Amino acid sequence: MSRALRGLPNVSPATRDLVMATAERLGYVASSAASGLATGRTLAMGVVLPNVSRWFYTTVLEGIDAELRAVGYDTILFNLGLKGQDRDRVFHRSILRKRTDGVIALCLDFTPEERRQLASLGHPTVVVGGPVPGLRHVGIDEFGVARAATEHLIRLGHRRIAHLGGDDEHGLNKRVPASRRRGFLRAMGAAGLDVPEPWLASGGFQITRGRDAALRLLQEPDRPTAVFAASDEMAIGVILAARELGLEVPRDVSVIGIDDHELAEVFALTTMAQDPYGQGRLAARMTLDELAGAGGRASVRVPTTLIERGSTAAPPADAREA
Amino acid sequence: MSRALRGLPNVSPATRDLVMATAERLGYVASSAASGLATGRTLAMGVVLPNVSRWFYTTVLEGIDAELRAVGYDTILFNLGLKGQDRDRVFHRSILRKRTDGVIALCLDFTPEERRQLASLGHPTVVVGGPVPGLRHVGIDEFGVARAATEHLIRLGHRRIAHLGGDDEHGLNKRVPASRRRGFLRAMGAAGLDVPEPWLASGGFQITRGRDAALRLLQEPDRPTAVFAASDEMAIGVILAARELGLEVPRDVSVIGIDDHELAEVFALTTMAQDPYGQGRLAARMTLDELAGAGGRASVRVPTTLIERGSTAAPPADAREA
DNA sequence: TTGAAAGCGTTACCAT
DNA sequence: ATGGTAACGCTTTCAA
Repeated sequence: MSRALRGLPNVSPATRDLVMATAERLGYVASSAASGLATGRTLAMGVVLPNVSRWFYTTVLEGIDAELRAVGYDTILFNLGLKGQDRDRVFHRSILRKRTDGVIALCLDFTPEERRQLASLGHPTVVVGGPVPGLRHVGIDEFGVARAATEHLIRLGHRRIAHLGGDDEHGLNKRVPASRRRGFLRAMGAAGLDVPEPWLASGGFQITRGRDAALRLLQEPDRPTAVFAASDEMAIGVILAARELGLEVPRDVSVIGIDDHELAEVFALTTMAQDPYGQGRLAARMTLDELAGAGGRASVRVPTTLIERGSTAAPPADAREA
Repeated sequence: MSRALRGLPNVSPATRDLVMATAERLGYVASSAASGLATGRTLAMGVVLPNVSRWFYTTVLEGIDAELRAVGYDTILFNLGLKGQDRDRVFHRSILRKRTDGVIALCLDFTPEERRQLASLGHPTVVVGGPVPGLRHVGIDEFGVARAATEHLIRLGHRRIAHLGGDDEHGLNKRVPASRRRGFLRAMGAAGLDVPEPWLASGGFQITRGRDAALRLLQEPDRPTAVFAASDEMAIGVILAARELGLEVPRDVSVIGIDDHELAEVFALTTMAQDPYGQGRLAARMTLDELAGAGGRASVRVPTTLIERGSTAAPPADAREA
């Protein structure tokens, strides 16, 4: 009997024990489809993301899943795929099929149509890492974190600073790379520093592409003395490129990133730490709370901290005159 | 009407169009719980894995999901969690709840009890990356790939070779690191080469831990001239450690790994390539095929290839005499 | 405290 | 080609 298994009241201890024991012996476990139909609760949450290959997404995912798992919720992956070809089909066939009680979306940009569809589902939706109009959101101050990183370099005495940013990838939230670039430019502008056009490079948030871009940047005769990369992965790419060119970090070039990636310590990378795992947990908690009727908490902006390791220092004396 | 929406025969074109149009206008999408109840098909597959943080798992997952997505299947994450505390609960509450039509398990070791439970579910189960008795399996020849990697080093003239392997992590498939170690030892033995005890180090399949272990290994006065790491991540850790110690790869020390990790190229890492993405796709396909009644195909052993990049070379002349 | 019955939203089968 | 209806396996409500 259902009441006994689920620990509801009004069941005698004897009956409960009997039922439990029998269920155990038979290996009985309630079917989720049937109970979902009856209760309207699936005990599953959907996570919409562009891929499970990049550190940020998997780390957030790990946080979401940990929080959900702890309360008996399952995580369903709505991977839109890198090329985004299946995007429509994923939306219709999966997300809208009421397979989940709520949705957490990572760094995505939704079309008005998609937003309408999500809303029509009428279940809690939270966005992580890049605000979407009309949806609750947990993330960092993208503009501020970039400005702070840049100011750190300026404070050290750098004047020739390049920025390695992300691309506008189709379907991904364009606000993130854009806000970081604006934060960088604002800090530079406030310090009266110029940024030559080629010093606004882009590295797609990846180590390899960051390295490629840095290889170009650091081979110029008048190379920058510091690089602000919009993610640690790209910053690591810069460090790798510098080494390949025989440059020493931070003696010849300073590098700062954003994230506090798991490899940041190995590379002694100075970075603006954010906490994607925690953001994932928080987003899951917000979704669960809203589901429990706790009236949607507002969006949350989580803090970032400067972690100084060994990749930033004052520029070489000769560069300081320049 | 259900028939029209699903494109079944015996529906007039006119009726179909009408139904489709109306559904579209109302934003109607069939509920998965109800249709799952009625058909016994959930159109979802479960993926059991230890975490979504390591490259191998996420790459396999990406492959699985791509294949499933293409046929309208959803992927449900059964993340056992690094510490494995929720393992039992995940098993009971999620996997056994008949939320999926099949299960794909990654690199896990199952207790006899867990295997019994999986079997009792009576739905297709495929294992990737480490055989489990009684379950169909896709993976590489773990023993052979390690032997081949080691033989490559021996062929180059190395005689002092260390092995950086994985740990026995609780709940993870112990056969993988064990087979690779045996493959290494077999190759060494066949060449009449000795392996001092401390040269069988362990780096937990991670860059950082691989680096730590290599730091110890390469600081010995009589250090090895080559290291065979059981994964590219650890091999990259070795390269990083070597650089920190002022050693040049491959001049001072050769390094070979297993995987063909996305960073292998950046580090010019010679490696035994496997294809986790392809393995994921294949595992998904096998599960789908079995579901379609195609009578479980047998286990599949996928090939590996030696990719020579720049991290292996003949040992220095003075070492060759030793 | 327990048993019985209705209903959840589909699909599949059987009439029509 | 179409409409009606039982059945899927659970939860919930109501009666006993």
